[in-house]
Amino acid sequence: MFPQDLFPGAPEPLEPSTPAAPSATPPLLANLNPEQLAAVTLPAGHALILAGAGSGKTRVLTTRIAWLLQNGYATPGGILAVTFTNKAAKEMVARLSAMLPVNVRGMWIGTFHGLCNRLLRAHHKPAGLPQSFQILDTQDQLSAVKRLCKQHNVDEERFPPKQLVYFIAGCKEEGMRPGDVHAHDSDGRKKVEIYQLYEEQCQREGVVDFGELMLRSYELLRDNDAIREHYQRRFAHILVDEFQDTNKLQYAWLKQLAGNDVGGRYEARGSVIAVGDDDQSIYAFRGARVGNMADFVREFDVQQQIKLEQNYRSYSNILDSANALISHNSRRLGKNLRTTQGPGEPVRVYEATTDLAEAQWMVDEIKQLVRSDGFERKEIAVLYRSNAQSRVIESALFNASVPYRVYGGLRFFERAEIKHALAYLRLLENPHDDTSFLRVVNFPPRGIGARSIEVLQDAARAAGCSLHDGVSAVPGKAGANLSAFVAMVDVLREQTEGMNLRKIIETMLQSTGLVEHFRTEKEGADRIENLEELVNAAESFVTQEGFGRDAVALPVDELRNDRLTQSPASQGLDPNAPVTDEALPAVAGIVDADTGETLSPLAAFLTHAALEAGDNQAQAGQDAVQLMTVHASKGLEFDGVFIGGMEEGLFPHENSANEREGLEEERRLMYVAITRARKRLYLSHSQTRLLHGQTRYNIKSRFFDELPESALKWITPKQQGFGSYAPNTGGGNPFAQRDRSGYGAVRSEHFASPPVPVQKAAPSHGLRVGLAVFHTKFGEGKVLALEGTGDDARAQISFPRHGTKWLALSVAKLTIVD
DNA sequence: TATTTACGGGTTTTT
DNA sequence: CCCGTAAATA
Repeated sequence: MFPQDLFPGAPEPLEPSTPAAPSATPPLLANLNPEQLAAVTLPAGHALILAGAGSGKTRVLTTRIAWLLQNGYATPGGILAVTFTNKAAKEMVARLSAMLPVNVRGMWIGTFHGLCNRLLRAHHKPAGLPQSFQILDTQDQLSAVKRLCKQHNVDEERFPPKQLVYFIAGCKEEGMRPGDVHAHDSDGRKKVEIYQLYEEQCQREGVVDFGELMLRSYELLRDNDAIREHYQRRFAHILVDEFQDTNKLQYAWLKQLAGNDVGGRYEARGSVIAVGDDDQSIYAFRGARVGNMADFVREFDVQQQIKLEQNYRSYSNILDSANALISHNSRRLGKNLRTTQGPGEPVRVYEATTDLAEAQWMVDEIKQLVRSDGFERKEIAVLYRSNAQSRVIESALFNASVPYRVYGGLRFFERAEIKHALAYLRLLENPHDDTSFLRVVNFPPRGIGARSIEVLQDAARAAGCSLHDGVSAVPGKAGANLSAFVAMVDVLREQTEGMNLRKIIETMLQSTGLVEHFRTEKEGADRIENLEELVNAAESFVTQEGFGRDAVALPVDELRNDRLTQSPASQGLDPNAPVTDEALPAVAGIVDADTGETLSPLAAFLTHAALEAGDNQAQAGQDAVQLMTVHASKGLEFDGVFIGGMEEGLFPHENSANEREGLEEERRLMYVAITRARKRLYLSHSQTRLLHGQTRYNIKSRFFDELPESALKWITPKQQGFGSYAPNTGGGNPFAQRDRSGYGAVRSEHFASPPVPVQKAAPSHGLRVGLAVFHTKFGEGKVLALEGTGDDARAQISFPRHGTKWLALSVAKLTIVD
């Protein structure tokens, strides 16, 4: 089929000479639904694809690329596909190469940061960076800021380094350099000043943080016409995944690649296809702007919008629940998932008395799912809003001997021993990387204490040089120790010259004494194992990961052809010259545009380690129940899903519940969680929960009120009079008392009484659990529990502002709110 | 320098 | 309550 057949009124087809369709049905397009087909075969031009959960988004993206290539509408070199995670990028590459025999190397498929890194390596000179600049991860960034604060006597009480890191990252995400930030007060000015100092420090040391990768390459494109135009010409087809998660800077970066803003008029060169789902935008807290979707439609004058609403994942009870919930959000782009599958099982809802009981119930259900219903354990996920919730669930699973796996936590390249090893390797590449220097100068211990380091830092600062170069200025024994360290690293650098990566790392591990040090340590065995794993990681990076292959496979001549410097004429940058595959830079390997040289294997590996911190899931492969936060579950799917802790204050989280924006993001989060489930969905909440060492009394989440009762099945024994109120059928005030009839089984023997006092019969004060009350000091609240009679009567009341309190009714001034 | 104690902070997080 | 970091001590 041709695009124009699908869209009679659509713009011009890609090329006037669109070839006739092959006689046989193109296998590429087989089994696509009409919307997917339309998206895959969109004519040239900008388009927005609203892709609902489970609608085959990745398939559409990859098929689109394959279709473009197969029909000659694009060359591999003309494609830029950008994602947020390495996982998504890898999946795209894998699926693409399964679809057609294509030179994946020639395409720019990667994460925003990965592609930025590539741009900056290729054009490090105009970008103002050394060719082997190192990348700071968040840990490194924090220690760099701490070091800066100490050096400039910044009061760390008033300006917590963590907050400064947050501030700096936030500025960069907004595209702001220190000069662009408007400070309102003296504290603000101080922060900007520190930002400035931090930038200078990074520049001096030849390091960039994640934000800098984005911002620096954005500026490179913005300020360098030749480079920008080259890439604009080159990337005729730009595809962006998870567009709802882009921040301001990422969108600006895309605009630089897509075309020029000429006096308010926007001249786009390539065609941009943005794929996203505003209902799954859950990263506003870290700068993502859903508004980029609307901006994109406006600024790019998007004519084509396609909604993928056919869901291939879940039964309709699950989907209906998701649709009903998300319909409570305002300002949506509008989308409703549908499925051809039947209703399936109802969504099961459970009310536990304690978090412990909730976890135990989950374990019991999981065991039954596995035993009686044929679910695989790895197809069952337990999702929670915050990591703190995993503990109880873990221990319940552990005690029941159910294998489980927790996502999150330290990733491979973030482990301390690995960071130490990497720091040594970085010093081989760049001796002036002070962050790395400080990390290992006394690790393993070699008699260089805080005192010596202080002296060295003063000396280096006075001389305006790096710590490495400042060592000679330190007198005495301290100086000797420091010199010995520097000499060791310098000798190692010479020694490893010309070695292959594996050998470099092995030599380093030996001569720095890292392995030896852990051999004598109590829990050193694991660490040594990890260091051995580092050697393996390096080995497989060289052989498969693409570096070696890309760097070697391309003839040097080809590289020279597309060298790119600031003199466009001599570099084949004539804007009118045809862009062919041959004229394109080798992209998968990192190539210096000036010299055509590729990055050294070590430098490439260090980049890899910084940009891809590795898997953070333990013991992969085992058939284990999956535990993770709702955020971490995005993009995944499971046969059975448990969402625990569905309580006010937890989900929606108390910190988000105040503003509407926050609450709507929580709702989207819940939407994401629900749509993970294929067959079976369980929701649960607990009356009490141990949090921060205190028992908290929570009422159930308002989100229950936003789910269709027809899709739910309450499997909890009815708990008379405590912490529970019925879900209503409409919207309205969730704190209002409601009709409790019509659902819930009779109290079951299986369950102990709630651990908190249950309301006695015929109270004289007129309060009931669930009633909304007003307190002169604490404002409006909700009655959670009651106990005692007469003058001893007390009520536990949850106030949105002041938390949960027990109040003596004879004293407290309470009125019942209707 | 290594070990102990005190303290603070505790949504969500990829790169 | 439970973690990681920072100061305090042997």
